[in-house]
Amino acid sequence: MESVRNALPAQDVVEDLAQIFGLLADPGRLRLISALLEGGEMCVCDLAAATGHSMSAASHALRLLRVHNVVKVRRSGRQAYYRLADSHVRMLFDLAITHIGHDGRDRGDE
Amino acid sequence: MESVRNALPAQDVVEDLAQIFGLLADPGRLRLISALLEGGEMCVCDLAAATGHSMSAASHALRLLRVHNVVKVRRSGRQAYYRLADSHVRMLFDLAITHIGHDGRDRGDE
DNA sequence: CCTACATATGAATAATCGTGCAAGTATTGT
DNA sequence: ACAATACTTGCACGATTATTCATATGTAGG
Repeated sequence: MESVRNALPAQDVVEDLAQIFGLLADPGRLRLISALLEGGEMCVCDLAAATGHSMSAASHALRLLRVHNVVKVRRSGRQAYYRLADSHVRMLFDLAITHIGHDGRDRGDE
Repeated sequence: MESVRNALPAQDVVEDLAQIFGLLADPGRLRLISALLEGGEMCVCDLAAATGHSMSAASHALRLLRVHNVVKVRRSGRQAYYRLADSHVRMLFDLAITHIGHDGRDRGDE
């Protein structure tokens, strides 16, 4: 199984991957993201209202997403308008929903 | 933004999604998964060796993946052979790598 | 039956993560 | 200049999570 070990992605690639998935591993951020998938571009207070976050929580969450290039901001006056940065997230999102849909009742163990 | 709120996925869908992404949000489990993507079917001790886990850590991790239908086991004698349960994971994996590849150095904020 | 081996599991500890609160910055309106 | 609005940020705290150690289960061989 030497060969397999050598074929593994580099340490830092794996860590980046984990980080991306980690960003999507929270229901709150996921609601934020799906609101943006729906709404296109929204300001923080509307996002907070739509997703049930406090402003603070929404801002914290958006910052994380922003730092990791999942969303982008456009600032205008005193509001900040957020949008998704690219389409990968939508694909990940949809793919994961498909996985759930599978409802893989597969019995067998545990 | 009423309309957006109503278009959000149901609470439990979002939670399931978060859980799936959560499973992929750990470098250790990701190494396990990519070893399986490479190796096809492997026993726990080879997986542990290939990914740098202790046997115990590998077993814990595999159990998580197993419970959530990401991997399946086949037991033969005293070993347990694990394989990926379906192809969604591979797609999520590849899609996320594409996202990284983007290397979206996009400056702007933070 | 007894020992060795492969894996699984539980409990405990340590690290990480999300949220609220309070204070800070920037922008608009009076 | 002052107050109000929209958002951001640091900190502290509770909750979740990963890892290790010790023990358990199950199988194979002597």
